[in-house]
Amino acid sequence: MATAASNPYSLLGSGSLAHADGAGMQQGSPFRNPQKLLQSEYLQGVPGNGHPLGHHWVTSLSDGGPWPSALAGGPLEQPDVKPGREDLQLGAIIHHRSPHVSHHSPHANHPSAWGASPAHSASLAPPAAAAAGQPLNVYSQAGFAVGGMLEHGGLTPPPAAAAAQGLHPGLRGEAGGEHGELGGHHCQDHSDEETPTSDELEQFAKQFKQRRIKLGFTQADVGLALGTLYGNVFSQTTICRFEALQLSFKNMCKLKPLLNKWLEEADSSTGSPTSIDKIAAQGRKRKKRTSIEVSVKGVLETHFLKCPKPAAQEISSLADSLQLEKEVVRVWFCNRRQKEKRMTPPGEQPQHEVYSHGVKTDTACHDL
DNA sequence: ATGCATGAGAC
DNA sequence: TCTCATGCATA
Repeated sequence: MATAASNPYSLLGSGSLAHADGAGMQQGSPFRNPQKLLQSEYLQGVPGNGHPLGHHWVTSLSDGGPWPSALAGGPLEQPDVKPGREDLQLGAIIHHRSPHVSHHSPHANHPSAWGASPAHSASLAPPAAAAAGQPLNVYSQAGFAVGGMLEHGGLTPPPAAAAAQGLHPGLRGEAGGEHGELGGHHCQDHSDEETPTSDELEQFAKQFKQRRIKLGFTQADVGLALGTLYGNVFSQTTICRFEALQLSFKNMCKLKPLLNKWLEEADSSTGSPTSIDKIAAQGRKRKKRTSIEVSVKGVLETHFLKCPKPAAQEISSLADSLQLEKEVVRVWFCNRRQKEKRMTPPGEQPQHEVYSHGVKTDTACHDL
């Protein structure tokens, strides 16, 4: 939904991804890790509500887009501490890829189908971007408007290139989210038409990252390349989250075919030069990111555990006591909830022992 | 790599 | 007003 639509400034009108050739990679993840509870954030408590399942994303099964099952763990996530980076989006620069890229992965990705097509895709705004030269005053982020689609050969190899922007006629929309295969999860492995399993996605993400690195591309490069290839540009953030399995199951399913395609292109054209150009995004004035103090976050987290969905009034008083804007608090809760639903993060943090509070899911929670 | 933010669409 | 997909800005 908000997908492409969000940036009216650019893109073509494709909002949907349709493509069907996906790959069925080998899958079968052997692992399944115990669990390492480590809630990196503040406390970890349980999802609190009444989800018997306990896992974050599992929760969504009932209502959103849940991951079928297991994942393995890897690195965990440390809250904020991490080393800095270098590349990233700054690069309106050129990306150079190593000429010698050798792809030695025995396993290639085969085309596969993906299963879930997002029912929503976005409709997009007309290519108004053209003039986007000067942001007026308000939020105008004309950004890469045209850029995304220009002709720059970028990393994206010639063949195939852009073009796929048709809608997928038969999108089925959910990736299992509503099929209710809860807890038990079901089988179905045909990576051809059905929704990939979480194992498959996990495998793919891993493989993807590995190859991407070998080929010498940054996450940002990939995001841009997707724009060239399909008209849907993605940010470094999204690619990063995909690799880290931090997107919702449904979202992962949606992106997988695109990334898979990119992978094929990328390694088939190893060595192609590529020029490039990225258009620097123009600033779209956003609200300055508010930095919430750790202590305050702790309070919010505490409240979240008690009540993930506070009522407006509660948000108000909370905001008031914390001296934050109500909107900030509201958004914080939204993001926090969303975070719960993501796919298992590398570290797999779900398992909190479910010590239920008494709080029921979303029914209003009172008491502060 | 992740926190806070935006916006479309679903309730 | 929430959810969801997504991304700018930042640590």
